[in-house]
Order: sequence, then C-alpha cells, then structure tokens
Amino acid sequence: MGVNMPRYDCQKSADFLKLFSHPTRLLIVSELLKGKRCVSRINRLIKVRQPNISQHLSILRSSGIVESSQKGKEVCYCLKKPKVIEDLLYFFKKNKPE
Amino acid sequence: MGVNMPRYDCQKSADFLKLFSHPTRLLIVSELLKGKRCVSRINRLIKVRQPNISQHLSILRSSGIVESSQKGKEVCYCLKKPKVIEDLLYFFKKNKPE
DNA sequence: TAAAGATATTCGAATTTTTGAATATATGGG
DNA sequence: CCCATATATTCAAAAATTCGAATATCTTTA
Repeated sequence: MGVNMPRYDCQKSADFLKLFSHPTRLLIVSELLKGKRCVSRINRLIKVRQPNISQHLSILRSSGIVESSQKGKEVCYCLKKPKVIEDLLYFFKKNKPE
Repeated sequence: MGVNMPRYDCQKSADFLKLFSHPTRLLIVSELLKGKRCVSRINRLIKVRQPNISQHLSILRSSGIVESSQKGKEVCYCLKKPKVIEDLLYFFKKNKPE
C-alpha cells in the first residue's frame, strides 16, 4: 500500500477527522447510520441542550456530512454518505481505543 | 453490522480520533508507517520548528501511539500498532475528503 | 393571525489546543 | 571536562473549539 501523505492532503484529512472528533457529533452520525432522524429524536437520545444539538448538526451539514429535509414542523437529518460512517465505525471496532 | 455507540465509547473514540486530527501529527504517523525515524529526519520532512515536532511526538507517545528509543545522540520513534495507522490511511483512501 | 411546538442562529464566555521562545537535558567526541 | 549536536520541557500567548443563554425563525393549528 504505497501510501504517501503530502502536506496538502494531511490538512484536508485532519480537518475531515476533526468533524468526528467530538463525542456528540460521533453519537449523532452513528445514530443517523440507523436511518433518518428528526432533531427532537436525536435530542432524546443525546443529553445535551437542543441548541447545542443544532449547532453540531450545523457543523455536519455545512461540511457535507449530513443533509436535512423539512417534515412538517420537524427537520430530519440523514447521512449523505453512510458508507463513510460505516467505515469509520468499523475502524473503531477493529482498532478499539482501550 | 449492529453498531451501537454508547456515550462512554463515543468519548473514547472521539479522543482517539483527535490524536490524528492535526496535520502535523497525521504527517508524522504516516511517515512512521514507512519505518522507524529519528526526530531530525521527521523534522526534515515537516516544516515546523523542532520543539513543535517534539511536542506532537510527546502527545503521540503519552497516548500510546508511538514509542521511542535512543540511538546514540538521536531518538527514534516508531508506531506501536502500525495496523491502526494503516487502517486509518486506508479509510482516507477509500473515503477521500474532497 | 395568534399561539405553540420544533429547530436555528447569534454572541460572548469558558475551555482547550496549538505554537513560539527560551531554556533544559542528554549524548558522544575531542 | 567542554563543546556541539539532538531532543525535550516549560510557560505564556494566540487561536480554535465548545457551550449556554437569549432570541429568532418556521410551521401547523386553533
């Protein structure tokens, strides 16, 4: 696996990883892997304040990880590329941080 | 793949990811994937000041990613679990952050 | 259209991360 | 022992991240 990592790619990859380097955002995306979820449902699962959930969702949306759609009063989020998250969680499963 | 991500694991996984969410540290570990390297050689590759390289190496060492050994005047570093880094780089290759 | 429910935004403060500068430590050679 | 080279540490400042509080925006229904 001839892997070379030019400075430029490293910056991008690091920025990309940073998106998932927060427990709340990690919880959000791993929940979304199960399917489309509205904010209140995510919020029921994650015990932080609603605006904070929205803040994290906003970060994930503006960086292209998730997309949203209105459903009546609710806004639902889903992963744009579920495979990415699947691979990430698989990486954790395989390389358990002890 | 029945993936569930309890809060506790999320914290750990996020902390773990954070180790690699910095371009310099990513460069360091992907260079170490090629083999054992001393600080000055790493420093030749990465254009930041030497103390900064040592600071990042110290973070990686204290969290168990790398280990060091003295070789004369030089200190060499290597990955404790190269497979982890290999898998991480493979994750990037597969899921190119555009 | 007013009210209620659901979600988003803004802004500032607290915290964390990152870096530079200065300095310290360690090693081998002369 | 002194010097040069290689690396590490410390500390403070700068930068980035995170979060709470307050408030704004939508949407539906009465």
